[in-house]
Amino acid sequence: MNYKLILSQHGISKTLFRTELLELFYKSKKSFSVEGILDKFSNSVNKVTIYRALENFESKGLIHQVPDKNGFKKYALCRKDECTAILHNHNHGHFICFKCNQTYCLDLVRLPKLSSLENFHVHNFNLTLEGLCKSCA
Amino acid sequence: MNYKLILSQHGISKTLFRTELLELFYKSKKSFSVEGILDKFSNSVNKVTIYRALENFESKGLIHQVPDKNGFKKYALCRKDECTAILHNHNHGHFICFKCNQTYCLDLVRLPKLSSLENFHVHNFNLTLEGLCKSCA
DNA sequence: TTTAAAACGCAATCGGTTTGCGTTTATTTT
DNA sequence: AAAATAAACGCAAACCGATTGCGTTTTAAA
Repeated sequence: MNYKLILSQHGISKTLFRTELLELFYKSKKSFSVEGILDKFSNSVNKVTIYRALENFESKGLIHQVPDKNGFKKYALCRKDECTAILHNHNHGHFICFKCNQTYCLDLVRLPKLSSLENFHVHNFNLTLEGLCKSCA
Repeated sequence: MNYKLILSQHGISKTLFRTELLELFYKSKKSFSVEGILDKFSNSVNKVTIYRALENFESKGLIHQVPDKNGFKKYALCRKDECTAILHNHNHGHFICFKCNQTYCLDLVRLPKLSSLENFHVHNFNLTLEGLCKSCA
């Protein structure tokens, strides 16, 4: 996987950190908080740099924010063609593990029928499941 | 509706503020943030008092936290018998209006079938719909 | 190679929330 | 009803994740 190419294609400068950060997202296939990224980089990067990189990646359609039990900002890789710099369109749910606190992206889901929906014009939805993931069960 | 009785039944002191706060939740049927409550009481109450009252109401099973677009703490009344002091069990979704930012509680929903769920043991879920509510559409 | 733009680190700040503590109000006990 | 205990309150300060300002370094464009 050519991470520098991906960065270029999204108009992001190919710095060492941002290249390795993108690689981290691709290889681990997990979601990360700022603190988690800081750990992965052994505190060799400034927190602010991480915040700004994440913010930038998100605005360019590379990553998207995922829910977190503790209210932290957390991000995961966007799926191919699900998002662009113009529009994030995540019609998939998320699963948060009680034990390891990891947030997983789920496959696409169909909007469930809700009996009380006649009063609302629904544009999009977020579905978060909670429980135990395979490795924690 | 006897609000003082409800407070008593839940082991909460019947102070003027807490009585009126409970009344606010019952009568408005909306969700409130600390800031929203502060507004309703024309800043006559200390913020900390609100935080502590909400925390207390929640721990006694009277209200539950609802999602908010801006990450603020926000609460809505619990449904009859859906919650107790021991366990909050909200198997209903929420709707957040783009325009007025109000969070509405929806009727119960059935968990949608997800194809990727064989790797997860799902205990509970949160569903948040977004769009325009009737009065904003 | 020069010039402009983006990314970085450090320090300071912001803002919602939480904590400590002494005072007031409510509840329980005598 | 009075005294004793417990809960709620207000103020100030602290907390902590996130943001902003600014001068420096790195990357991209001319």
